[in-house]
Amino acid sequence: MARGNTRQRIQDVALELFAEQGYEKTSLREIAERLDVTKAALYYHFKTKEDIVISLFQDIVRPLDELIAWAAEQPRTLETKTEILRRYHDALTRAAPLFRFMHENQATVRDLSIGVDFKDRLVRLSELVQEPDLPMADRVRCVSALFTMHAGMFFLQHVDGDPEEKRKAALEVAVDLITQAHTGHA
Amino acid sequence: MARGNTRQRIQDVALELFAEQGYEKTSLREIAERLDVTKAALYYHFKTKEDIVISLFQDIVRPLDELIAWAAEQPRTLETKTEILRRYHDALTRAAPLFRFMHENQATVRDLSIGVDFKDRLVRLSELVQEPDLPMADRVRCVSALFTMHAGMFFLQHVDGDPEEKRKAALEVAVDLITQAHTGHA
Amino acid sequence: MARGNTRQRIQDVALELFAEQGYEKTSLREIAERLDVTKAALYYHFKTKEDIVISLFQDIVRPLDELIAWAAEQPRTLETKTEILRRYHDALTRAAPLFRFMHENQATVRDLSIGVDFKDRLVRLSELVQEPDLPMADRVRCVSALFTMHAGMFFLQHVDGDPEEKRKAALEVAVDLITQAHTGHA
Amino acid sequence: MARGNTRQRIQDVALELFAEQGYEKTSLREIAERLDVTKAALYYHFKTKEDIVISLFQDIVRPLDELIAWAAEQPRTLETKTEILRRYHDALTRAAPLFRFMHENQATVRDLSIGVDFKDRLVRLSELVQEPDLPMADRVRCVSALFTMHAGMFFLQHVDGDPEEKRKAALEVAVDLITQAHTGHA
DNA sequence: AATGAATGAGGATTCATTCAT
DNA sequence: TATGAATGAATCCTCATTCAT
Repeated sequence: MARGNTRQRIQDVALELFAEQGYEKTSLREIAERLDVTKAALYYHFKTKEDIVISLFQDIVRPLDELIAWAAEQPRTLETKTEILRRYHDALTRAAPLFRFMHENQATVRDLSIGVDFKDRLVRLSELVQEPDLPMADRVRCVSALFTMHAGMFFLQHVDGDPEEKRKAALEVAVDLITQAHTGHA
Repeated sequence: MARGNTRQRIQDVALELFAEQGYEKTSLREIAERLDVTKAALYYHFKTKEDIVISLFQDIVRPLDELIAWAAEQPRTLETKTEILRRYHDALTRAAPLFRFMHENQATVRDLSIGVDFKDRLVRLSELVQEPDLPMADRVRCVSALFTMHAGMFFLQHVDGDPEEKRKAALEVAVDLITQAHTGHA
Repeated sequence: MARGNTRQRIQDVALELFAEQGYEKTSLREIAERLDVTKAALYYHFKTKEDIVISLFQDIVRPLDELIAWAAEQPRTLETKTEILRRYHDALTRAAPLFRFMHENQATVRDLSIGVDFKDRLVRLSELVQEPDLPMADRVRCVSALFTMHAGMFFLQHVDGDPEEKRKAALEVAVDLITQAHTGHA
Repeated sequence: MARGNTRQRIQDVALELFAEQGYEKTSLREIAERLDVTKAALYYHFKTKEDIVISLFQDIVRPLDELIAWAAEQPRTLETKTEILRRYHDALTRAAPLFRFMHENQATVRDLSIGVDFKDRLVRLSELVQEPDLPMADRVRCVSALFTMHAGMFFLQHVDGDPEEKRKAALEVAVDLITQAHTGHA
């Protein structure tokens, strides 16, 4: 009946449920039931529950790695930094559910083996929009720029307004923040 | 053996473990073992596991409510807003582990009955540092100001530097953000 | 505050709850809460949970024993038998909740130490309304007479009609049954 | 190891234990141990403990429903009523342990979701052996007829005599009772 | 005459995982 | 490419009971 797309369908449903209810509160039974297969079927495609999450992370980590690699080769100009934010914003938008899952399940993700990897990348990324020897406040601005976009995606849900507009505004503020950090805002 | 402090001790250990490992991954058995009491003893003091968390939240919600009440009565000047941030920063610092728990277990907290309450308060607080009819970017700044302090407490752990200094810098940036929002930063 | 009547109050509440929900599904916590005392208070008055039931049974067993003793001394006439039924009917009416409890919790009562006693008394009573060497059908009639009154109290709840009238009718039928058994109904 | 008969085996053992010790005093651990499987295995076959009982009831409810349906279509003659009793007697005999369980665990069965259903059927059945507008005593006779057979199966255990003979006698008395009710026994 | 604090044993249930087919 | 059947370990929670005060 279902062809070779089962693996993909598992990932889709899993992500949906993980994002919605959290990792621990989503059981393999639940995933299987939604797909109308048995739990055992899941094990044909993934070695463990954690394996499913890991596979999901690939989708997020690869673009992130590419972004980091690209950024590392650019001159550290304001334009580059702006472009980094723009691209991160893009990744965020495209993989929104996954980021949401990450964001809301940090305690879980933290000891999920890939948790560390992800955090490292965020740190790395925040470094790439910083300047060495920046005053602390400006370093905070750079980190905050990243977080502002996260906030723009998740917390701003609870604030009224057009989602698209809110995301754009978040990007704008983020860019503003690194600009200030970059120029040593008088 | 142990006197009337058991309830408090449960809360302490619970908070510690919840913050460290997450809510779901902390079992009552674990809490009980650390305290060298039986699981049943926990149930003498708290009706359910959720009840323990709820009791913890009281410590956070009360100061927050006081802050909100106070803020609602002040004139909406920049000084007031700055003071709100300062006080929130204080609350954050004092109840750091609890905020950390909240921050890292959002998926869990969300459907923990008090989850909604807490989020509502954050929304309310972000409104109190905003101006009505602000352009979206400035509204994002206000929300971001709050989040920056969160980031200052949790994500910045992974950035080197003196914790005290980082927190102060976070507050500074937050104040800066609402200042920009307030003055309609030319 | 409460004086020497606590013991009695415990029995009252316990009987009420036992009859309503069954013995196992009624916890001492529940009883204590209803009385607004602690569980420990129950243990001041009764050694165990079973002890509470046992104490309740006294109220039923004593009248029954008196009835049996009285019956054993009477001539085995139809009048006597009728009077036995009448008196049993009385006991049943007076201690309705307790009989209801017994009736609906036989599995529990059975291994409750006094369970056997009670059953023995019923058997004894059924013998007292029989004649030795009666054909089996007539012996069934005698047992059935007893059960008819039980049915009259409990199952007939679910049949419409005035309770008083139903109970009287049950007694009437019961008397009829032993009359048939006594006279060897042609 | 064991093939497709596990579900059936669970039902068998469960019924045996439920009838012997009562529903609440029979734990799933006990059932599992008797079958030499784990508790979890029970949950593969039944969603809850209650589900096991429900499944058992199917065996009793179906024949009962058929009997009721059949009876509803017959003319309300004495022959029909007699046949109803006879068939009920059959059902009772065949599913004796189940009826015994029901009989002795009424308090439990009552709020077991199917409890109501079963009682409704008994009421319905008692109506089918009655005549409309019968005097109360005769209505009691009809109910008593049903109960006599129950008594014949359970209470009469404690009376000596051949079980087969006792059951037959119970049926005989029951028939007698509805005959009296039917003919308006002068 | 009663409470506050606790225990130990056990309850039903759920979970991720396995493996023969 | 899956399923049916099962396991072992853990979960939260409840209960009757105890005892020092």
